[in-house]
Amino acid sequence: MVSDPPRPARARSPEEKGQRRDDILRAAERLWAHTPYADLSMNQVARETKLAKGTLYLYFDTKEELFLALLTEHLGRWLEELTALLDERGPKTPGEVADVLVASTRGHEALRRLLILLGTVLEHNVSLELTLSFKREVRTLLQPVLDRVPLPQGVTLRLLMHLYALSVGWQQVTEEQPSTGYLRRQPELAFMFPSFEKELSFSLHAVVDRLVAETAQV
Amino acid sequence: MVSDPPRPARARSPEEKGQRRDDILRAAERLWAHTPYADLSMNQVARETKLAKGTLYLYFDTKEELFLALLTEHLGRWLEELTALLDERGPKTPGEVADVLVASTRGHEALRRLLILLGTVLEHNVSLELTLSFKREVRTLLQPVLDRVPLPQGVTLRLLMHLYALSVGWQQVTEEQPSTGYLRRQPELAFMFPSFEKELSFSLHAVVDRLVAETAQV
Amino acid sequence: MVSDPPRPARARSPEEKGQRRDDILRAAERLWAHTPYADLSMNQVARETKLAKGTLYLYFDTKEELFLALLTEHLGRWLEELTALLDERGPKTPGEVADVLVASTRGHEALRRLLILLGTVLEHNVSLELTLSFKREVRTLLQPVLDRVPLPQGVTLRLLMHLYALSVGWQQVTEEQPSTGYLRRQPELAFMFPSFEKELSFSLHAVVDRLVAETAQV
Amino acid sequence: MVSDPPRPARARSPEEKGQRRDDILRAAERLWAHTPYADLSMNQVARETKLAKGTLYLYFDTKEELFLALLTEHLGRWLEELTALLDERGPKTPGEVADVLVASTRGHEALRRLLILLGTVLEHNVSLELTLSFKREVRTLLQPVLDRVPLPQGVTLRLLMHLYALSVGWQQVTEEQPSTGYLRRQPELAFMFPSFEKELSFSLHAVVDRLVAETAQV
DNA sequence: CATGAATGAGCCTTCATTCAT
DNA sequence: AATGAATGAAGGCTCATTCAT
Repeated sequence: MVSDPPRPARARSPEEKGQRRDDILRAAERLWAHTPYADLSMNQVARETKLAKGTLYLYFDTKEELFLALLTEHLGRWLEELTALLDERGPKTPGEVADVLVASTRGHEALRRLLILLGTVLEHNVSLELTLSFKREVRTLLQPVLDRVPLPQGVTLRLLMHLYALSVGWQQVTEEQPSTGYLRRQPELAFMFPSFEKELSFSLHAVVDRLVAETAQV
Repeated sequence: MVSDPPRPARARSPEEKGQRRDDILRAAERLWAHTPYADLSMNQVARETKLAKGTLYLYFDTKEELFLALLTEHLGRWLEELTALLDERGPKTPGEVADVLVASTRGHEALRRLLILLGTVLEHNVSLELTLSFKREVRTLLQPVLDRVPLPQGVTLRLLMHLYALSVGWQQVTEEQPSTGYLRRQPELAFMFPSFEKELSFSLHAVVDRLVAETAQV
Repeated sequence: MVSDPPRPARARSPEEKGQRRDDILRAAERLWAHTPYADLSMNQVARETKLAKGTLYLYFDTKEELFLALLTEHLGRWLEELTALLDERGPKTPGEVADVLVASTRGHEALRRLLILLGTVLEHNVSLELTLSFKREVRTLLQPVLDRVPLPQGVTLRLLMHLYALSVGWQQVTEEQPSTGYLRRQPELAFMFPSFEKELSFSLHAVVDRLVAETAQV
Repeated sequence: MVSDPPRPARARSPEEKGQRRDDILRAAERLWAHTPYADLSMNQVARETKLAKGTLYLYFDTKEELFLALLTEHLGRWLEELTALLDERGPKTPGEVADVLVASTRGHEALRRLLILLGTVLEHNVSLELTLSFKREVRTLLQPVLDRVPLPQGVTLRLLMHLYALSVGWQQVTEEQPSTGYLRRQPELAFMFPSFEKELSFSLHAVVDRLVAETAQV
């Protein structure tokens, strides 16, 4: 029996409140790892956080907002990792940049699934204001990456959008179904089960090459 | 007073039953054109078809199955168009093939949105059997295309999977939100609103080129 | 142990549906007799009717609509009684009319409490259309009474509005509180606990007299 | 930048505590002017008072108590005005008294709406003790009026109860609904929209006359 | 005295699906 | 085959009140 992690009874200071908010996001994250959005109720999140349902709404106005915050977080974390990777590997050629980008997506399936949500569900019960501020924040978070990629900023932005589309697209295509094991083993259907990373890498390199070719040309 | 479209009170013969099934799909299609899946109830479909709710369940076991059938249909239609286009234009170079593929996606937003559903919602409340038969059917539908693309069959299959991922990915990224007008006009956010067809074309050509290069190399 | 009253499993014919609707209204009525609106949940109504919660919403779009329907019913019943009373007693003098009106209010506390609701809660979650049709229906229901009161129609309508205001007013003032017994027995507070019928009668006669005097004068 | 109105950080002396209590009542009053009871949350009152939610409960045990206090206040103010009016106009005839009473109701819609609450909501979550003390206080507040009306005290008390019932009744009947504009303009429904003051005056005069007649008779 | 985070029962309503007719 | 009334679990969310700080 594991005792509950110590947590102040009431989050009083801004730090504690941030911590509480974080607790909620962590709980949502744990559930999100293996539960589709529609099956994931605020009730569950509350139980997982060991908070009352109403308390959730002290920190997030709606379910959508909660998940938008989760997305923002994951996006931030990924961009941090990407930045670190760029610093570490100091990619000089476009191909190296592509490699780094692909490498950075590892272990971020949760993020990819959240990105799918973004277009599908989020931004529906969310105010225009929040959408705007989300997009602005994303733009800000992108800057360190832009500063480190040895390509013109506009090109890098376009490249990142391609990465976004490709990640989401390949995520959808390769998404693990409850019991696809049997299907996978049918030879004539094998082509329907590509490897996420392999194909992402393939297409991203293709895009980078073309982007570079086009840039050079101009 | 307009009389209802002639329809047998009861569908007895297989033809009539097929017709009834088709009526339902047509109704679902009309609604799907401007309604997200979550907002689209079986009740609405029933009303639109002018059938009772229960009747729907004589033709489709679940809501998911209905939409899976709709997806199959759209897929079929698109592949027909693509086949016709391939016959008509007789593309010889890979670049021409890419052009034809891109062209074939025009007017098929509904299909793209259904493909997003496929990974997100469909195949959840659907039996393994049905999933299998769906995938097999897709494989079959693909054959005429494979026969017409001047590339090795395996390469074409892979290319089609790339097209799938790219369509879905760019669809998500460029999906029109209720009121993105304002956001779109923010210059620093402009990069977030690319054109579906332009970017799809760009990345598909890139992928085709690379696919060809790799194939040649081997 | 009382066996459940026989009720068709499904209300199929219009009559049965009317019956089912009636069942719900009867249940709501029973609860309403001793429960304030705010404490009376749709859940309770469902339990009392022995129907599922969702079923209620097949017959009434909102809680408010249900109670508006209940009010309409009670109003109808009261007006029927009033009509019968007018026929029976054939009041000739205004004073006799007042007596009949007062007599007609006996046993209609539920109606009075519903009328209080009307201004307070109902007509809030109710469409303008429904409000309009409610008011029109009331106007229609009034006609038999207008036809039987030996006063000009305009005067009778005004009189009925006075009856409305007086009933509601005295209802509020004399409303039985959970445990007012003790208070009632304080002599210096006795004036705060008048008798509904006595005071209603008093003021209604006063109003009738004045109405007649004014009418004669013109 | 506007500095907050000066208010001690903590109310220590009885005066300060009375002041704090008053602040809360003022805030509730402002909100009450245009918000129905059900839509008026303690949260709003707290925000409007610029106090924390919990602080409200140091001064009032429940929401109902708060509004009962507000009612007491309004009642007190109205009775002061009425007293002043009685002094000023020195009404001699019962008709003049009625005129003064009607005149005194002007600008007191908030009070009338609170009186409706009294029967409907208040006195529910309120202790018997508080109810008793409220009623006693009302009795006390009434005395100055009783001393100035040229009628036997018992008659005046009864008259005041009639005024209470009539005010509440006509308030309910004439209460302005969100968008009754359209309904009001339907000629056959016009009788449903009488004027508060006109009808109150009419019925109060009627009652006064009868009260006098009855008194004389005895 | 003041705070405001936390509570949690409870609200109304929705909707895919079932099944008696 | 067709109907549509009935189901009932589940949903997101509110808010008066409490209590640790």
